Amino acid sequence: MNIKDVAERSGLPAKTIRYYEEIGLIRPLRGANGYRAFRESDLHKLAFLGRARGLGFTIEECRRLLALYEDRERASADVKALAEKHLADMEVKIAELRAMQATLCELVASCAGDHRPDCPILTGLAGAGCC
Amino acid sequence: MNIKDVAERSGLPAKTIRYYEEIGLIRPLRGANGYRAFRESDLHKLAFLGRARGLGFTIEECRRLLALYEDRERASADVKALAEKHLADMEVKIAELRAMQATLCELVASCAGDHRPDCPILTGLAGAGCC
DNA sequence: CGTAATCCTTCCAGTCACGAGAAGGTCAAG
DNA sequence: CTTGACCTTCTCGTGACTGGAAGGATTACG
Repeated sequence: MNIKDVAERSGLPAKTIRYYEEIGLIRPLRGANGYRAFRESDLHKLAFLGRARGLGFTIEECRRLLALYEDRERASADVKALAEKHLADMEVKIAELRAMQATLCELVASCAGDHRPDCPILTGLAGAGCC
Repeated sequence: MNIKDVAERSGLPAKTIRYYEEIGLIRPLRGANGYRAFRESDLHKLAFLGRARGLGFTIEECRRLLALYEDRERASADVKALAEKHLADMEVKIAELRAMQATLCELVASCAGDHRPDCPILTGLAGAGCC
């Protein structure tokens, strides 16, 4: 398989696939013409990577997941720990976003949003001193 | 004021302040020795920027907010529109994170997490085809 | 057989918002 | 006069790609 085929079948852009090879996530063979020659196993790995990335795992987490995936002796506890760590990270990010959202939401609510220049959003950002 | 003073009083690292000057968000004066000489107005802008960034606005959004802040003829509607756009962006991001979280949460729940190699998280990532 | 379109390759630069660290100038205290 | 704390500019690195250029390979068509 050439890169365009795996790109279509894995759903990843060709650029991304080249990048994944560059950083050592996959190691496709090479044909006599220099073209990458992907095996089914490469395609599986790429699909795996696509899904892991889609769930928000970082590249380095994906690397570890892939290593566990290939290790027939792995303990599922290791995988679970990684996933739970990631869940916790997401929880933190969501909480941060919600906090920002709540603050900004209040400011927006108190802003008339008309042609006049008075704007509680700007004064809020300028002073933070509420009350 | 030298950079360390504004850094302390604005809560921003000195590096960040230099960066903000480089990209034109602030324009502090310069002393004869080449040191930046910050006015109170620079300090105010930096504090403003710090809070806007803290609410998740991008640098370019901050630039526009700062322009509106300095424009005594602004319409509060413009500010509100910007803020509402940002609120919508955050909403999208939160939704994405929650979707990932939900999916991963299910996988984690179905994983025994023991010493055995069988792991629904990995098979989920590998196949996506559930059922 | 020629050629045009579509592949493929590598390499370089850019993104965003800084942070790390180096090399060197300036200033205040002892 | 030296020490230490400041300040300056400079370059490089981050994460995870994306865009584009320059050039070679293959395939389709006439």
